[in-house]
Amino acid sequence: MPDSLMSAQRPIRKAVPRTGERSRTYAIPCSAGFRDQVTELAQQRGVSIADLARAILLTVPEATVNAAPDPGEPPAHEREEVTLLSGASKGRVLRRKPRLQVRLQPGLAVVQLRRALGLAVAMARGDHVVALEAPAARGKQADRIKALEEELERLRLMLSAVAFEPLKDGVRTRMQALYVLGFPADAQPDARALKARYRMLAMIFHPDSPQGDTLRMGQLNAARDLLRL
DNA sequence: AGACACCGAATAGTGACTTC
DNA sequence: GAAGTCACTATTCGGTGTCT
Repeated sequence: MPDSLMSAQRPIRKAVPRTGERSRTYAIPCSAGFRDQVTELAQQRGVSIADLARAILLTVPEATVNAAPDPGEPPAHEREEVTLLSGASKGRVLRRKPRLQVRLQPGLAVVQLRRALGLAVAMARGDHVVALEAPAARGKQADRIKALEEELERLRLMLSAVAFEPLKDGVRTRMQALYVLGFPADAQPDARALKARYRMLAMIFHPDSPQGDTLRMGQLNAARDLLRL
């Protein structure tokens, strides 16, 4: 499909604020077959060819893009004729390589773009599944998550072991208030120690916390009121 | 409604290569 | 070496969507 026919169905575009860097046009030499596949995919998805390339470059690790097969330059015999429609050279016929033309941020390589588009086509066909992160990194992260989950479970167990057992009839006496705050029945903690203990336990049992417990929080508050903290 | 931003297509300009 | 061809990049153009 020559360039002149490629404006038939324009995809819907959104205005995106400028990033400060002017985009540039990339002419990507490729076989006509590959160009048609890419164009068809873009039309199917309702995006531009530049969007396809951008999506791959943003989501797929660079190493994966670089390792993807290059769809390659067009074969030597494959050339298309383009007639200049205006300007000083109006009517002049150019024989040139079939190509895709996209406008993207500067600093990209044509081969990189062709590989990215090839990857997009392969992924759309289901021929290629891309891991968004390198397997090694993914494995490491999974190990870390597992270790953290185990640690969290240990902490939960420890907490449940040391947390006070809620009183059946609530907090009515000073002794019960001391029990709820984790002091021995005969302890004589001063107001400062009592306040500090209340705050620490409230932080743990507050309903908004991950270990929140309304019953225990209610009894903590009752103990605070009874001891007039 | 008009300004703005983006897009792909079209074209100009230029340099490398080929042919005579 | 001059002229022609080819292929590339840069720029321009017209169309379209978004924002104010």
